[in-house]
Amino acid sequence: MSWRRAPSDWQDRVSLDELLQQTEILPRSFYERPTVEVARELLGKVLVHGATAGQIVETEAYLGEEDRAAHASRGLTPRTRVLFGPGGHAYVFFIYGMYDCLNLVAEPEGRPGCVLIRAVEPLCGLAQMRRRRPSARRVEDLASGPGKLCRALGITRALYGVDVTQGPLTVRRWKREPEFEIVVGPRVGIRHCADWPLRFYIKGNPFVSRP
DNA sequence: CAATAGATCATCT
DNA sequence: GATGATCTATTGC
Repeated sequence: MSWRRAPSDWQDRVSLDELLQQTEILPRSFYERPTVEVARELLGKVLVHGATAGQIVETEAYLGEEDRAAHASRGLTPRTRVLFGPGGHAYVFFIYGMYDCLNLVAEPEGRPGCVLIRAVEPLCGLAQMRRRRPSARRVEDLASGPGKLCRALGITRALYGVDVTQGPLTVRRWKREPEFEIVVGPRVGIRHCADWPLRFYIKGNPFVSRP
């Protein structure tokens, strides 16, 4: 499928029908584990929203009270409410007056923790993504960043709190899992706990926000 | 190339 | 009233 084609090709890697056939929705038990584990294992999984889909190639873990960079460290507020609920829900927040960022809630109910999706490799619905992000010059720029991917896939705060084991936003795993190496490094764009090794990405993947 | 300013608003001080 | 889990266009070397 995708990997046979050159990265700079604007064609869909796979049709939506094929994709849905070759993947299955991740169960809630996948999310209700330690956040770091979930962040690592979300790599190579597929995010589907409407007719657009992309493979997750870069993530960051945000923990609880001890992690000053995490929104949850300030406690339960209207915005962070979903972080304290059960895993497998979307935490979408608005930042810099302009962009939305998508996180997936990890850990069982009562304990906060989430995984920021930082980049996806577009798989299908490329034409629609391009329409939503006309400034992207290369396919590699379409969803290589938390704000970019939300715009490309049409993800907004309207999806705050939705259950990603049900739709309309879902995360799926390939029935035949791909193999790759994982690179670990410090998280991007934060002040507190800036050197914690909580960023993960697929080694050599050209759709990562910054290698 | 690298550095920087501007866009723009929910959230918290 | 300041800040921020960003992106883009523009400026300057």
